[in-house]
Amino acid sequence: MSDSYSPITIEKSWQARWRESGVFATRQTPGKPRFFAYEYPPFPSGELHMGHVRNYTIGDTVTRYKRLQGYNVLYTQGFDSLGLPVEDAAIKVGKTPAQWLDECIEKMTDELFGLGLSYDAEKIFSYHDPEYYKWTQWIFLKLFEAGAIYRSKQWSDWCETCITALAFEQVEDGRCWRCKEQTTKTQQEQWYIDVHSVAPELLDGLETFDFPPSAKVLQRNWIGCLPGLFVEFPIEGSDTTIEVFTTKVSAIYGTTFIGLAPEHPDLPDLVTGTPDADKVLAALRDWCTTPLVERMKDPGAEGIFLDRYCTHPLTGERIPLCVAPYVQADLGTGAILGCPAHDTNAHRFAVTMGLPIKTVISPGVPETAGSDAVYLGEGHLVDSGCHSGLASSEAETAIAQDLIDREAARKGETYRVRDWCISRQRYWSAPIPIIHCDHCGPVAVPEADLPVLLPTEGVDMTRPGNPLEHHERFMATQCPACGRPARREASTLDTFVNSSWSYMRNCNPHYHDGMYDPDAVTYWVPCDFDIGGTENITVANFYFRVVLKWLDRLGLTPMSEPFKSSIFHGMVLKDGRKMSKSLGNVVRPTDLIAEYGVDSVRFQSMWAARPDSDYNWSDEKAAAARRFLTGVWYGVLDLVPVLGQTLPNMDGDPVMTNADKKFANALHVGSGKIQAGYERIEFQAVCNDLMLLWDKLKKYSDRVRAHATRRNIELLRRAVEQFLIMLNPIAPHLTEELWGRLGNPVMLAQSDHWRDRIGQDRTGQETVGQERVAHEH
RNA sequence: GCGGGCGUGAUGAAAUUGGUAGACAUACCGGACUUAAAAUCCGGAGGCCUAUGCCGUGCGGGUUCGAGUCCCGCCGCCCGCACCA
Repeated sequence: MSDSYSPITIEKSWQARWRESGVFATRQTPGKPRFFAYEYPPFPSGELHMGHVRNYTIGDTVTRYKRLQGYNVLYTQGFDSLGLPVEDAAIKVGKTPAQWLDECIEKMTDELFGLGLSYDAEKIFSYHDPEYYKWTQWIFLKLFEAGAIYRSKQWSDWCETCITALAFEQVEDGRCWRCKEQTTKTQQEQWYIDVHSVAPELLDGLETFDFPPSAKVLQRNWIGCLPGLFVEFPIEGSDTTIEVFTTKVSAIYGTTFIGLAPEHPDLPDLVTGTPDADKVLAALRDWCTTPLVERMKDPGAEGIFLDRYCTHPLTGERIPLCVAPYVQADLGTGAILGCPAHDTNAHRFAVTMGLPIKTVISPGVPETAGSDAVYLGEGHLVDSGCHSGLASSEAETAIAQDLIDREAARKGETYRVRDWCISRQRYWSAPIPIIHCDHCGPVAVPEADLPVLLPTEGVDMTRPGNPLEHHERFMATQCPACGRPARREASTLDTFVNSSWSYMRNCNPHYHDGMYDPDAVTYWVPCDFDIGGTENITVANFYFRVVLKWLDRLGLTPMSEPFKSSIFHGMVLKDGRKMSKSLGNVVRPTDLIAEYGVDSVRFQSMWAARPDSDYNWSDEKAAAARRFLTGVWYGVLDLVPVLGQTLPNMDGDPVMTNADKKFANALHVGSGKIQAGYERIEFQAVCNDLMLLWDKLKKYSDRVRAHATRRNIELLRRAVEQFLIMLNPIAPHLTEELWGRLGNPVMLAQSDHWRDRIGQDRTGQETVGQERVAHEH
């Protein structure tokens, strides 16, 4: 091999050697700490983008560092090959998803390994493999049996363009997360995962793992626990009640109406028989189909008097029932206490509807008392029967107790989070394993009949709507309960259901006797480290947790949180803007690799910014990275003969000159800083410190060249080797090659050289995540 | 409105955790080598000033022998949630 630096030659050769030698095969050897790094799966578009390069280089760097530290590492990948994005991409090029995927996954796999990623190739799998989605369906059945999955005709978000239902979280500002078109709402049978019931665990669990503070807060707000009181209002002329939820019961004497969400399930009954029933129902329909964001734009919008009344549980007053469009069905009970004097929305609504406004909490300041303004603060109660005069904070507990004693109320909390709508009226995902029978209703597919295969032949994708519905061979079946002819459920699972348990499958994707290999999962999960973009870390992570909370409750998993530690990476920008085809500023990783070599691209990606901040792609910086690595290449090669010489052991050798001592110290301090940088996932600092150390190393090597002694050659050799070990996680190919040229027989990828030659990480058995938690407190 | 993050050169950013602010790098300027350019190497550089010096980590206070770092109060930017019962 020639001595000029040719990244492509070196990189291809080392990638092949790593693969052939199987150094990245997962090991569960006893007596070693473990490290499982999870990366959110790539959508198999067939071509990497800069975001992938950044994401996966971070993951790879971490795992290579951990291997060098003597950890058993699990690092592999699964392809997110089911779901709407794949189906749409295939339609665009006029292929079936299956045809399209074959090519793309192959190409994508090559590109991933081309980045030098140290994946365990044997463990790579795809979500559209029936061996995988069989178990996704199995999870569905388990949750269905337990009541965690239910079918409901409640109003759900709907995208006309994608022709499918959407989860609440997949609607962004009234628009579909995929096509960005305005969404609407429909009332069709859809499948839901009960998130409400596991909300307390989801909230508590947040405290147990290391998560970026912003993401933690986001999920906490998202779950949104509101403690309060459920109060029953008896309906006049009926033996039923309306239940409202309130967080401010101290204002209950100021109730002048009860506001019902247009979706409120009792409304049809309340309206039936009234003269305007048809008109009212039409109006309700109108509100129900409008996306929530639209409806909430004007909370003071006119509602409807129902001409029905309920009775105030404390005063016995007649309180009118109204439909208030600003009231949300999924929050609390979908019915609210209308206290216009002490609630902004109720006030606006009361003004529009001409309802009375009754002040019951007085701030005790004369000029504000009696004014028309809404008073939201504390004060003392007025006009509140036997509770008048109490401070509002005292009244909160006193009135609650009073109502509870009268059996008119119960304490509780409501969660802002919505149950997760998981059914999609689209073709390319795991079919929901349910059979609809005219006699038995929806019946679970027996476990033995799994997987319910997604047909890949005879699918007509040109017709609008769900192609599965028109696929007779798929649809026609028998009822597992009564044996009569029946129809399959044509909806498929939301893409996040597919990925929700992928990290368990990563441990052993070839396991046949269950959804996961229990030995492997007990050993590896929860994952020590998880890296993704912001959406992964917030949205996907949340869904993963929901599914796991249920599996844990059902005793199906040995853990209750998927990850010990998550971090997110920023975006890669070009000229300060997001890379996009429409702006024409897309930088293609394959071009960069051809120009600079993988190691330089990796180095530049890690060096450009700390992982969590955005950075601007810059050619100058890539060139600088290349220059640095080129310098290392020639620098180390030049030293090979120097380090290889054997000098006689001369008694006259000074023990250690000042220069030796100074350099030895610089090496020690530098290594410590570099190690700390790796531990804290601050790779930018690692790169800077590596460059600094290299500079010192080069200067010292000139000194050694001028006056070589056994001792300083020994020190220099140690320094060069340490330097290569420390640079290895970021620039693995170059360092392997140089390491070999120095005569080291055992590959860098093959052994725990770091622990051997430099020292153990300060945290010992602890993981990165735990260390970060420890720093926080 | 609520919550979270962040403010240091032209730029990405360092600062041994309270001890010489701006390491290292990019861009920039100058020099060397070249017929020339590129590459490479060497040197310069926070601001003000002729200079001794003075001022400098968003702004204003405070604690301290000493503050980018700790405390209080403002200002500005980014992100998330939202008329939440």
